[in-house]
Amino acid sequence: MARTGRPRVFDKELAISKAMVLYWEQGFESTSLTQLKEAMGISSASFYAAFGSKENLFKEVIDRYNTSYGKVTDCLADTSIKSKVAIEKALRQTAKMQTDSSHPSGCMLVLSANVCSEKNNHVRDIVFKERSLVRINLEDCIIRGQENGEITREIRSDVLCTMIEAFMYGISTQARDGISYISIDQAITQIMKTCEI
Amino acid sequence: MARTGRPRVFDKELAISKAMVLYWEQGFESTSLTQLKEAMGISSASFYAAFGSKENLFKEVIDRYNTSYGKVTDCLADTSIKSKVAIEKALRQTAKMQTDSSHPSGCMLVLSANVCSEKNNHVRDIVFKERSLVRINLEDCIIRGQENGEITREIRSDVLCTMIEAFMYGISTQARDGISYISIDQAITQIMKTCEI
DNA sequence: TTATTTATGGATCAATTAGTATATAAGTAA
DNA sequence: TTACTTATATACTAATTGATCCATAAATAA
Repeated sequence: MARTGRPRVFDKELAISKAMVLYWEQGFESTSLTQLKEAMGISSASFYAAFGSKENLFKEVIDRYNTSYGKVTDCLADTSIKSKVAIEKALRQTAKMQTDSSHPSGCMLVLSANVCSEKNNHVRDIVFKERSLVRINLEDCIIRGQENGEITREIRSDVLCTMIEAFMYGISTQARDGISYISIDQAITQIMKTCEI
Repeated sequence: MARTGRPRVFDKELAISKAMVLYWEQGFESTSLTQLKEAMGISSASFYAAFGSKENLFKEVIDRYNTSYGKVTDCLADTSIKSKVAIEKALRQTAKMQTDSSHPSGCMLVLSANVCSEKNNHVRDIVFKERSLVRINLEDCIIRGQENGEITREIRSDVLCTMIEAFMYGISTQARDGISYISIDQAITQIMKTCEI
C-alpha cells in the first residue's frame, strides 16, 4: 500500500550520492550541514525529517559506499575465484577506483573519519568496523589460498595479511597525493610476487 | 642583547608540544582554538600574540614533528649507512614510533590534514609537501642502493618506491586500528625481502 | 467531507568557531 | 625618570555550527 503524507519532493538516493561526495572529499567533521543542504538542495527541516542527523546520514552514506565504490574488495569473499586472483583483483580494482577522477580520491573508509575530535569517536568507530570486515575477508582469503596451495605457506597468513593491508591502506594517501594508477598498479604487480609459491 | 618588552609567562616550546598532541590526534580542522588554549593554559590574546593564527601554529607544530617523532625516516637521507639497512631501519622505526602509546598513533603527516574542507586546502598542502620530501628521500635511497649493488636491480626504483611508500603510509591507519608493533614489524621483515638481490 | 500523516519553507535556537579591541602589566633602553 | 616594547587579562565580535519549532502544504484514509 502507498504510504500516506505529503510526498518528498527531492530524490533521497540522489541526495545521499551528493552527501557521499562531500563526506568522501572532506571527511565527516569538516563537512558542514550548510554544504550538505546546498548540495542536496533542501532545507534544514527536510534534512532532519529525511535523515535524522548529520551522523545518521553518514551511516547511510557508508552503506551506499559499501554497495557501490567499496565493492572493489568484495571479491576477497568470493570463494568461487582463486584466492591469489581475488587478492590481486581487489588490489587492482582498489587502485583503479581510488585514482579515478570522477569522484574524490582514496578510500572513504580510510579517509573520511579516521581523525576526529573526541566527541565523534563513535563516528570513527563506524569506519573502523567497516575496515575490520575488509581485513577479515583478506585474511580468510589468504588462509584459503594457503590451504588450496595457491599462496605460499612460507609466510604466516597474519603476516601476509598485515603486509597487504598496510599496502592497501596506503593507496588512499598516494591517491590523494596524485600518484598515478599505473604507478600503483606496477607496485601491485611487485607485491603480489610475495604470495607466489 | 636581551629582548625588550614584558616577558612571556608561558613556555612556548611546551605549548607547541601540547598543540602537537592535539593536532596529531584530531587533525587540523577538528582541533578547536578552545582546546588548544586550554591545553596551553593561555588566553586568546596570548595565543595570537605568540602564534599569529591557528594555521601558523600548525606550521610550527609540523616543524616540531619533523625534528622529533618524524625523524624516524631521516636515515633514508643518511648516505653513511647502507641503503637497504636505511630503508629497513626507517620502516621499523616508523612502526615503533607510530604504535607507541605515549603519544597519538600513526603519522602526523599522513593523518592530520589529508582530508579537510576546501578553505583549508593550503593546510593540506603543508603535509603534502612534507610527504613529498620523504618520498624523494626514499626513492634516492633506493636508487643509491641499486647503484651500490645492495638492492635488486630487477625492479624499477620508482616501482619499488611506490610499493614501500604505500606500505609505509598504510601503517598509520593500522596503528590507529590498534594493529600491534610486532605484527607490523613482521610484515616489514616480509616486504624487505622484495629488495634482496 | 474530515482526520491523519508526512514534507516543506522559513525563522530561529544556543553553542561554538576563529579572531580582535582595549586597557594594563612588566620588562628594557636612553 | 620617560619612552618604548611586548605580553596579558578581559571583554567582545561576526560568522558558523548542528539542530529545532511552527505554520502550512500535499498526500492518503475513513
